Amino acid sequence: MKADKSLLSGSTTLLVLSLLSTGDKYGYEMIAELDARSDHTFTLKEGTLYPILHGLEREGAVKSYTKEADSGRTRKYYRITKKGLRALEEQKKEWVDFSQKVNAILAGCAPALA
Amino acid sequence: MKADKSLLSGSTTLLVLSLLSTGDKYGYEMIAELDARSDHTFTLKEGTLYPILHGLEREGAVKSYTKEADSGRTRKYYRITKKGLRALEEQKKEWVDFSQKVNAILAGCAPALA
DNA sequence: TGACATACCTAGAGCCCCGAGGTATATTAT
DNA sequence: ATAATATACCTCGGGGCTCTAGGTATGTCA
Repeated sequence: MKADKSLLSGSTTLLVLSLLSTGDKYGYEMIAELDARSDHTFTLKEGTLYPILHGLEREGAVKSYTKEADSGRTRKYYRITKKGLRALEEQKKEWVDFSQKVNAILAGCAPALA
Repeated sequence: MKADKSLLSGSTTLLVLSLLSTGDKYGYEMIAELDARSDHTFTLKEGTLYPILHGLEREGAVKSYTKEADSGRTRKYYRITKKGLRALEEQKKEWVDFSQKVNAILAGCAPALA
């Protein structure tokens, strides 16, 4: 399976990088945004997201900084790096390729039963 | 993530059921066919496929029978059941929903860097 | 007859996501 | 005032899925 393996579970990473490509965000915000924009299909758990963000930072795909909100609460924002943008483009290509191939296989299967 | 979880890794099951919906096949054959029809993107390993087939049979989604090939070699064929066809339709719907939502998120992200 | 392809199988490792729990602060309700 | 809730971060361990690696057996070809 190779690259697709990292796509299947990596689809989470793909989605996170995609979100960050439109602007800096903090963890809790990403969870809410993904949930809303996917109509409650991608409801990432904190136990999933935070380790992913830490991993992305370790790889240099994102950089984090803390900022105080108006409320006084401290948040940890993530910004996507050039390396992260390149990874995003790469993973987007892989996703498109993967999904098209799944669809091709499905198209060849028997039609829906009545 | 719920249903999507079973989609991500479950895409393999979806592909297998899809193959079987067009006719009975044996394990080795499915691996070769998936590999060919996906242009070497879905190169399932035997250690992946056989446990899946056993699981599908346990669930009643497929039934197996042995048949001797012209070569004299004995093969284990799998036939999809009505229950399997229903599962296929269900998983197809989930896949379509999932992929459309991923695409929707991706469409909202920043355009490719030059 | 030895090498290779076919054809099946399983056990264990690894990876990814989630559940569950922990900490801390701001807001809201009582 | 204070209790409950929402926000916001974190980590550990379990479970599920795939692969690696190994095994067995038979047919084909050199």
